[in-house]
Amino acid sequence: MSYWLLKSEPDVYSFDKLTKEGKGVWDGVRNYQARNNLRAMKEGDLGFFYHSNEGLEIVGILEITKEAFPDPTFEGDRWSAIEVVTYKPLNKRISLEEIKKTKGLENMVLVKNSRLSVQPVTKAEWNIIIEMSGTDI
DNA sequence: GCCAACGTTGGC
DNA sequence: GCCAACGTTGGC
Repeated sequence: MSYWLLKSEPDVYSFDKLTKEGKGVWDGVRNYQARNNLRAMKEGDLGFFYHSNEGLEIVGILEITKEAFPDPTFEGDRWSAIEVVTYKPLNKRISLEEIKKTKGLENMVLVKNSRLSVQPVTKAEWNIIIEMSGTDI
């Protein structure tokens, strides 16, 4: 079981939208590092849904329901997509600002490499954020 | 809206 | 295969 963090601009695709639609295809990733992370995901893995540009906070949890397949928005198999569903929203959203201030989270990829749109989260980081957010898994 | 950080492209 | 030029992302 691995943990992830996926970023989206809420203008383009928000956690609310995913929740309304039930499930979503995470496509359009055009970065190799991010793609490799998509390909490493297993069905049943959980990920944080982070709003970039606006909000700058983790808003909820999603679950990977289908492992990597060729990105339908691209001809060929160079890029990959996955399928996700809303797992549950966080009771309390966790902002980037808080993350930067929290011991144990200062080395998160989100902080160290803010441009990577699909990134791994360690179990320790995951647990801290879940705890802070007061969310029951 | 600016700009730093990073990735990609293409000429040599 | 190097690296300058350019494009994109995302925090501020």
